[in-house]
Amino acid sequence: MAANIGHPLPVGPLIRKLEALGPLTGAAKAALADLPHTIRQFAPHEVVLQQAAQPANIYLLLNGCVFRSTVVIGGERQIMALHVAGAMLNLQNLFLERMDHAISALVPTTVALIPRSEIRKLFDAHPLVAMRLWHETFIEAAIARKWLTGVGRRTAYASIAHFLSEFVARSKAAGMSDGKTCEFPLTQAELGDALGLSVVHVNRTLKKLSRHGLISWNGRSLTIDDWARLNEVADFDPAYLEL
Amino acid sequence: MAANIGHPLPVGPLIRKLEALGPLTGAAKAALADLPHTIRQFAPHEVVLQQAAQPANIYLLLNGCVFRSTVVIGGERQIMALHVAGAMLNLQNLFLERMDHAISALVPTTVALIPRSEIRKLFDAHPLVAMRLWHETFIEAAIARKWLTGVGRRTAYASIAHFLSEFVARSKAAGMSDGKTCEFPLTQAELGDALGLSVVHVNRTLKKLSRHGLISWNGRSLTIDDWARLNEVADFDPAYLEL
DNA sequence: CGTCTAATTGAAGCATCTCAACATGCGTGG
DNA sequence: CCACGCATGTTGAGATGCTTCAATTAGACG
Repeated sequence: MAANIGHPLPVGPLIRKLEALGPLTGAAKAALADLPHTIRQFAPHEVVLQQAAQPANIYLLLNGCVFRSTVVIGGERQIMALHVAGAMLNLQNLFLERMDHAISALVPTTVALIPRSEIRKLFDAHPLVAMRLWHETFIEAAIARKWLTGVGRRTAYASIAHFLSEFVARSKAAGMSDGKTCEFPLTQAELGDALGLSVVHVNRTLKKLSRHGLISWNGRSLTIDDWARLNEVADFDPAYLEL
Repeated sequence: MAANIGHPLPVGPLIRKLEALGPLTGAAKAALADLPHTIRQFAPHEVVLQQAAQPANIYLLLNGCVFRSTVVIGGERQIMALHVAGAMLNLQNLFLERMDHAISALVPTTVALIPRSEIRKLFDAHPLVAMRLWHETFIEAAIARKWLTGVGRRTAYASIAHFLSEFVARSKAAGMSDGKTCEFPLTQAELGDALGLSVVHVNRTLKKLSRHGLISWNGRSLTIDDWARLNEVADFDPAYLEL
């Protein structure tokens, strides 16, 4: 892998995300942009990092959308998180050798590969950057807890309603939606994998949400027709997203 | 709150945990033991930190066992993690103001309350300690992902088998079990809350595991009678616990 | 135009839930 | 020391949410 020294890393989304948590020094931001790296593209459904991989690089999501998943014995899949531009996908590999799950692209996606040693150096020079990323780690943990609660303790109807609410809320925060309509890159099968449901039941439940006038789902785009009632059945409170 | 300056903090379990991940300097260990703190005791089922609390202190678990949970609309509860001695219970509150979940004691439990500012000072002076704790954060995230997979994609039979396997394995690692028998502090109702199952079904499934000769459950103590078969139905691989 | 993936629908089965009753053990007050 | 209350565990019966299997339709794309 040839490092792209001299081509600054497009760290816009990352820095926006980190500065939402607290200020960064100009030097820290410059150091981020100066990180040596390689750019890679992934097609929809392509695997970015395989389960049990031992990556030598940290992957920064520059563009697109990915999800985390594991495969269980029966071949079933559990999706555990979604990420958009600005996310460090495998910061854990600074400390842990192996991926305990896989990361896959949902849409055409661009990633920067940064050597682990460079990240460590940056953290030594700018501990504040490390703190902001640690902060981000805790927010992701909180989202994961919500996810777990949804899977374990909600009916399919409420679970799907919650997922859609959160997705549109996050799209809006990322400037990819007006808060009512947005592109929805998951298939019904993937939605089922995210929530622990069968495709068939996902389909029926979406129909029901649609029939009740809460959402519209035409192909790849999703519209929330009745935020108030959707939030009610979903028990959705956007506060925890820290948007 | 009066800080117990002069009474060293019993950091044995914490340091054992951190040094399992990599060495610490003597100065760092001394700084940990020198942290000002207050000791508090909790009875079984007592709430250590309430959901939505805004704690000014970081809670270090010195002794006992606690769990994390949230309450959903219907009054149902989802348990999301267990912790034993040496765990920093709310390190997230260095960055986030509110608890997004509750922490409760399972058994008689001792906790040290350490002012957030003191932890921050320690991190500034000993960045390596911060790195070890961050490392620990990622391990907990991996455990949470396993938990999620279990709730979403396993039958009750496999899910309970996995939970029991993990519990005994961790007890053994903490020196509280010989690997076959251990105290099991959860009620069947709590086990149900952890796995998203009703009490009734937990009971029946435990009976079935027992009838099949995999475990014995007499009141508060649990025995694994057939590790090989239990691991098989549980699809349990202790590697990810990093023990 | 044929092929592939995603969405849709029906029918039958089972895992799990709810409701309800009862048993067991333990702590506490009388 | 007994009696009571309360939390936990146990079991039965019936309801249902969700799954599986199977077949069909609708779009997307070379």
